[in-house]
Amino acid sequence: MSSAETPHAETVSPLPSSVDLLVQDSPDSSTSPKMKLPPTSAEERMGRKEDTAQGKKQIRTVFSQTQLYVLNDRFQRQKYLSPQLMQELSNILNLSYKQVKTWFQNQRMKCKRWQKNHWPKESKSVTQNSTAATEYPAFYSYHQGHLMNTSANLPIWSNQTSNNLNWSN
DNA sequence: CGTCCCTTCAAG
DNA sequence: CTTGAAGGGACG
Repeated sequence: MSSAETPHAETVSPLPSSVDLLVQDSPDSSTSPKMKLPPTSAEERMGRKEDTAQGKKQIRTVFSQTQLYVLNDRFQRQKYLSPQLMQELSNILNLSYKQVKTWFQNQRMKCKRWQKNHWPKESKSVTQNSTAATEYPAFYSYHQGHLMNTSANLPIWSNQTSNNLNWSN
């Protein structure tokens, strides 16, 4: 046990259909002939420290494209989400609240970082070096047609655009 | 409690 | 070497 994440257990989510979203991507370029990502999207296999070594070691969780897409989309419009929003997001994406919170935090830092490395260039050549090309905000770059037709599935943000702002704890 | 920030530590 | 999720401390 010992999961410190949401005490309410994962519960499989009360939403039956929200589990599968747009699982699809893949241009599969690069060296990966077959990417396993069948039914359940999400390849989050983590938190497994069993076997050898009881000393907790960190495990780099790698989120799936589906999860990243939703998270990114939200981040673009809102840097700060209310705790409730995060929780809903987490259960939709099948992540923990803590993970979502941490993810947002990391994105904010990343954002600040590129600003510091890009904007304050003081009008001087942009071509600094080949290296240091650090990623740019390559946000919405996936997808080619439509998506998010889940208006009927996700009652979360698909409601009115921006509605209340709950700042109360 | 959450956020900021650095740092750790694992994968590419 | 870089990316990126977490751990932990500091601050409100």
